[in-house]
Formats: sequence, C-alpha cells, structure tokens
Amino acid sequence: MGSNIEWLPTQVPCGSCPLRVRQEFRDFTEVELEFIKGSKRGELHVAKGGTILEEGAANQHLYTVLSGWGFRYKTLSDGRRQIVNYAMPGDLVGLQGTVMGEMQHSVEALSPMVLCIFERAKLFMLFEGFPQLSFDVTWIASREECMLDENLLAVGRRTAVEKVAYLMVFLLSRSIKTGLLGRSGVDIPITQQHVADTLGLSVVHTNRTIRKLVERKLISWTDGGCRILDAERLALIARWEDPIPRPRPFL
Amino acid sequence: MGSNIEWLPTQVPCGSCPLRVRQEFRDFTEVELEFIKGSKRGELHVAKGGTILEEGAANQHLYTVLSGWGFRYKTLSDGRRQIVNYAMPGDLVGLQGTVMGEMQHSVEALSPMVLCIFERAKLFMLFEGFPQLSFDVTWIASREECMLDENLLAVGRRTAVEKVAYLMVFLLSRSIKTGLLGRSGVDIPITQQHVADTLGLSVVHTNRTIRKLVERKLISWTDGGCRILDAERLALIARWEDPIPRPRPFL
DNA sequence: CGGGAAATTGACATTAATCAAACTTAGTGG
DNA sequence: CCACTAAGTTTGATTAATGTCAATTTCCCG
Repeated sequence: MGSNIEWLPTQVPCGSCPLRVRQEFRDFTEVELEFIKGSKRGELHVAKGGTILEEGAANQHLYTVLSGWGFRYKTLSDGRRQIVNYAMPGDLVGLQGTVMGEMQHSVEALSPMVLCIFERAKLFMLFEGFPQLSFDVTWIASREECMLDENLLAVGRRTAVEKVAYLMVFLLSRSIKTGLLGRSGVDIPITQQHVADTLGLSVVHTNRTIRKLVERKLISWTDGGCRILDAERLALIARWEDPIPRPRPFL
Repeated sequence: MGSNIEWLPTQVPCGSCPLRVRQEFRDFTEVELEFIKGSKRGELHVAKGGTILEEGAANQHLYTVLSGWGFRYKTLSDGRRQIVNYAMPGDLVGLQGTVMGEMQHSVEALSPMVLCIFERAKLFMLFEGFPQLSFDVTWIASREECMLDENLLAVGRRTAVEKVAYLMVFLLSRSIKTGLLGRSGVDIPITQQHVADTLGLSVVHTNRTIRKLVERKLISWTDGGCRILDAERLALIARWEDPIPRPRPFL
C-alpha cells in the first residue's frame, strides 16, 4: 500500500474554487483572492483513515477542507478517545496550533479528503492587510466554539438515546449547510465506534441504542455509514432547539 | 434587595487597567490603548448569582472580565444544565453573539464581578484598524476552543473521580495563569451543583466523589467554596497532561 | 475463499442516577 | 438575640443506565 497521505501541487486553483461558488460562502474581492492564491502551497490528499494532524506535534500549516469528511479528537494517556468535532468542506483545520504552539488534538480522515495547504506564517499578514478576511477567521473560530458548546451539552446532559439522535441531527444539519445533501440524503461515513467516541459511550451500548433508532425507522445503518430517515422525529427526541436547515434548491 | 446588576460609568480607566500591568498580558501601543478607551462604554457591576448574558437574547455589547468569577452555560428545554466554561479576569465574554446573532449560552456570576462594557459595533472597526488587536481576539477565541476540547474530553471520557480531579486542576491552573493565587491558595467560589453541572454528574454522586477526595486530603470543601491541597496528586488522578503552571513570584 | 474490520448479542458487573430525608450553616426578620 | 428559612451538603436505600467481557455473526475486499 502506498502512502495514505500526500502533498500535491495545486490542482484546484483558488480562482475557480468549487466551494466559493456556493451560496453559503461570501464573495472575495480581487485583492483578497490574490492574497489567498498567493498563500496556497498546494493540496493534501488523504485516504480514509489517514492522519492530517497529530496531537503534540508542531505544524507549519493551516488547512481548509476542500472535500471529504474528517474528525478532530483528543486522547487520554491510556487510549480513551474523545471526538470533539467533525470537519467538512469549507472548515478551517489547524488554527489552534497557531495559538498554542503545538497541536492539542489530532485530525483524521473519515473518507478520502482533499485539503488546501496554507502557510501559517502568512496568517499574520492576513490580519495586517485584510480586515474582512481576519474577521472571517474569527467568525469561523467563534462558530466552532458554538458547536463545541452544543456537543458539551449533549455529552454532559443527554441520555444515550438523546445523544445518538442529537449527533444524527447535528451531522445532518451540517451536511445540509455545507451543501452535501444529494436528492436521496447523505451517507454519513462513520462507524459506531466514532459515534461512541463522540458521545462518551461504549461501543456496545452505542450499538444497542442505534438499533433502537433503526427499529423505529428513524435512521438506517448500512455497511459503514448511516442515513437519516426522519430528521424531525430525531430532533424531537434530542430536544434539538433550532430549525433543521432546509436543503438549498438544486438547478 | 436592590438590583443585582448595574451599569456604571467607567471607574477603572483603561490607561490604568489593573489587568494590563500583569505579566500575562501583552502591552498595548498608544493608538491601541486610545481605541480601546474610546470603545469602553462603562462598567457592569454584578452581584453573585446575577445574570450577565442570557441564552436566546440579542445583546449589543461585548465584555471583558475585570474581576470576579463567572460561568457560561447552556440548558435543555427541560432544565438540565451544562456549564461549558468559566470566566475569569481578562476573559472576553459575548464574542459568540457577534457571530451568531443571538446568544447561544448564558453567563452568570459566581462571585461579585466587574466587567468592562464595549460596543459590539466597534468590533469591525477594530479589525479594520488594529491588526494586532484583531489577532488577539482570534487568539482568545482559539484558546477558548482549546479549553472546550479539554472539557469535552473530561466529560466524555473520564470517570467521576477523574472528572472532579480534572476540574480542580483545571480551575487551579487557570487561577494561577490569571494571577489569582494568594499565598494561601485560591478559594474557588463554586457549589457542588456547579461541579455536577460542569462534569455531567448528579449532585449526589458529585458529593460522594468530592468526599472521597476530601478524605484523601487532596482538596478541602469549606462553606461555599473549595481549596486545592495537593495539585500534583490530583493531576495524576485526572491524567492531566500539562505541567501545572507555577505561580508567578510576588514582590 | 480467507482475513479482518465492524456490528451484534447475551450475561454479568459496575457506575451513577433517583428518591427521600436529615443535617448544617448563613442570613433574615421579629 | 433567637427562631425561622433557605440554600447547600450529606447519607442511606434502591433502581436504572451504562460498561465490560466474550463470543458470534456479517460483510467487504483482496
């Protein structure tokens, strides 16, 4: 088997970035685009299961997810693992390293991923020359914080069934917002172990809980991935407070 | 009883801010200082138990903690509460509101607090004119994210004893970094209910767990507050990975 | 066809939640 | 100054939720 992660020269130029075409992202000005272009150092292609960042390591780069799913996690010294969040197209990966010196968490690919590589050193230049972009970075960090608050509430205060229901709605919501929803839904590329490690449960109990939701036809669990069948009822079970975003219309 | 929260005109001018004298904060330039001064709208004095921000509300302001302790929390519709983090002197409060429109969490005072009030509308001006300050804001958001990751790991994957030990070391560490440590330690102004709501435990079980640590002389729990007696052993129990910061020397 | 990762199941152990009550302390008003 | 109250802590008894262990099964992939 070859390397499961490799650094390639830019193949998707920023000028025609598939993400920026989407409604959910704001338009860049010419200068901003130039700057971003100039900071891009290439692309990282990572196979499913590949490690993008590792806890404890220092890393010179900052990444943006172009495609694929990943997850961010921490571990205790005896191996217990906690997934703290997921990374989807458009997400920024590695910002914390800028602040903390070395990474406090690892990032792994759930499916084949492509990430844009940026020089971390350019970040301060971005703050000096591009107020709007700087604000965007803060915006992104703040949004991440908000998701972590939600996850903390789920892990700390919801029951097992509520937790699983919550995670499903959470991932569906994010998929919709990111424009990943096909006409037949999304395939969420996670295993039950991931669910367990996200929610602070054991795999066995996670399995039994998932089974219940499958029996009630709220989700389906097919070979290495799952699908949401009834988001509304799941949201009710999870006591999800926000409206589930509507999928944007396709042309 | 009078109002437990009131807005007063500036009494602590930014020029002689007691926080900026401390080693742990970087120096501002003259212009930066002027800008900050110009953005300050007054001070918020909050009694113990007072609510500074409320989930679901929109708020025009951004705050900086000048003194006192507070906590940030979310609730489920049936009242279950999860404390997501604590706020201590120097912390920024309310940044999320800028991004999300309305607050996704509440903030309450654990002890009498004083906060500086800033106009949120000025934030974008800050990004336009003060790259270093903008970077600082991002730095702060990123640090918060890092703490949330840690808390999530604790709530999701540690046992009850480990959890309590973790929280104690976490709060001690932050106290030390914030320069709150007197020569006899810190009095942490929380109740066992707060501990429970931070760690995702019931009060009863929290009490039993705390009792064990008290018996082992690792902490002491006195009327409405607690003290850390043996940080090293607590850190070991919690599998705390980082060195506990040394208290800075006093003159 | 064989190997391995993921999912599933049953039996059992353990942790933590719940319920209910008593106790302690600080603060309040008479 | 003292009874009274409320908030916080503590305890015991019981129940429910979740974890652990150990197989077994399923299914993908080479």
